[in-house]
Amino acid sequence: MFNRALFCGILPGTGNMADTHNKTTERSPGETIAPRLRFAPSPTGHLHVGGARTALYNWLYARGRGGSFVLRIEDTDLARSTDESIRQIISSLVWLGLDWDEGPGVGGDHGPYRQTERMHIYEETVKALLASGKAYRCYCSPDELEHEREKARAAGQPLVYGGRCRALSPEEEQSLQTEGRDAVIRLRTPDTGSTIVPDLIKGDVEFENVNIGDFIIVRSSGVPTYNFAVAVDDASMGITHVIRGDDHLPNTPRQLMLFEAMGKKPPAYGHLSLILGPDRTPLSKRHGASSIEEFISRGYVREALCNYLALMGWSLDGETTFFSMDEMVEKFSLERVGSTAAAFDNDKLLWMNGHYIREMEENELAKRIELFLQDTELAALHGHAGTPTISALVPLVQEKMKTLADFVDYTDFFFLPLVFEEKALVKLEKDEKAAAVLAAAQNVIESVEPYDAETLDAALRAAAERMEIKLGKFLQPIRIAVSGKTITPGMFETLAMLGREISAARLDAAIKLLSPS
RNA sequence: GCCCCCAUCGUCUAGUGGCCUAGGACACCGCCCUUUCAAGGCGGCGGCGGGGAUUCGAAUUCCCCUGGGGGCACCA
Repeated sequence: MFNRALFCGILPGTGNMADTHNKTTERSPGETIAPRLRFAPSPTGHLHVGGARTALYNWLYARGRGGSFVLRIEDTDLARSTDESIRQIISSLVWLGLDWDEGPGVGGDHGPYRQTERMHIYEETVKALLASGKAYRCYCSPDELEHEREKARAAGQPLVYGGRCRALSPEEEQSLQTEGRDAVIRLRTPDTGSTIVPDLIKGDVEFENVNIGDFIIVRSSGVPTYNFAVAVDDASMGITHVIRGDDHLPNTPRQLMLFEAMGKKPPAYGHLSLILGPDRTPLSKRHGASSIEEFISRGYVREALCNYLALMGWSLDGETTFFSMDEMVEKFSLERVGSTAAAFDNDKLLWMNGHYIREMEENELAKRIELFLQDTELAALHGHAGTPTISALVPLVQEKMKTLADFVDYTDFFFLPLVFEEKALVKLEKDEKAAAVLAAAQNVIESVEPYDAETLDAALRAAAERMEIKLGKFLQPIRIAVSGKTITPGMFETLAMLGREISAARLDAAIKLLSPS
């Protein structure tokens, strides 16, 4: 596990690194403790691929080492957080198969798991920090702060708080208060030296303390800021490993300072490089699907998404491509996580999705399709009024499908009125032999006995041979006539599934369509 | 402006000083198979950002540059 020595002496001379009071992190020499990981999304939108990958890595690490996976909702941004987001994030996590041991819906010993419900814990910590002088009230207005930043920018200085309110006398505080000024609470941080973040993925990263400054831990509204809430929660929840996005790396020294001030041992950190769009610019809406919900609605399966996401930054050996969830759990390690930002490649995901669909048990695939079609108009049509069921159709299209949505494109003509695709119609009309082929096919279909794929196969092949037309060319007009498309499942299976009556009727309609009248 | 991270085929990556004339996968291009489309098989195209330094030897170590990304909020 992680090296305790790494965490000592981060802020020389600013107090002891006291042991945490949490039982789960106490251990005797040589004994390893069960890791506690967490995923802590802020509910300000959907779960995106980046967040999903972060959640996955935390989950894999916890599951692979007999640890716990905690879900915590970071909703201290009151203006942007919504319950709807929480609902969506949770449903995406459930869909991905990333279950949590503690958190919303399941409870746990370290709750509550929503930061807005943990205010009393933050208040208590602030009180202690204030009492010990490790934190202080600051009365500077946002305007004053902004001017300060502008000046610093002009002077080429780091944009940090100058410390005006750092050493206010009780009288000065009193007078600022009577002036009606609001106060925020800042952490007193070292002016000199540096803070080293021992990162499991990037190695030691050093930050000069002068570039950090006394940062705000409690807003004038009394709501704690992100950095503060995170540190308090990670400490009180006994989190041992924090795996999160690269964007948090500059926050980490601040959180380390907070742990120091609280006298708690910080977790080990691992920062993942961000996922970029296909053009290597930051992933955004204009890149198409980026939320898990979108991938679900486009017919992706969880196995493919998890597998693909796992490989966005992690590899076992550079050769192995497919991993079941169990294999990922078994093989995943932070040592094998790379530090280069990965660009999202839709083609590869699509290919992988097709792979998992092909590998799936027919019954399972049928279930997935059913679920996917839920609440669509098509759902009601399957298996009714003589139309084939999803399970009956699966064997015909499984090999071709790349997404669950493809099922619809390949099979809708089985239960919807025939509609010709423009391209197909043109092709049919341009084929001089189409009329003759259709007539021959009509003959076969009406007479063949029994009416099944195998018999149709033999009979149609024979007909093609008689007419001296290559099978592929012979079948194409028939394909278009019965499906309206140029691409369908195997022709014999399709005709069999469609039934003699409908096949004959559609052939008939096509023949009439072609005959000059 | 200041701070930090990153840098191997178009993309995801393997590679931790000689096993590298740099390996695999997606995509792309051929060919094969074939009932259309897929799938599958075989083959091909294609890369260590640039410059120094260390070394007998560098994709691998160090420095500089360049490029990309992140952060510097009473956002998370």
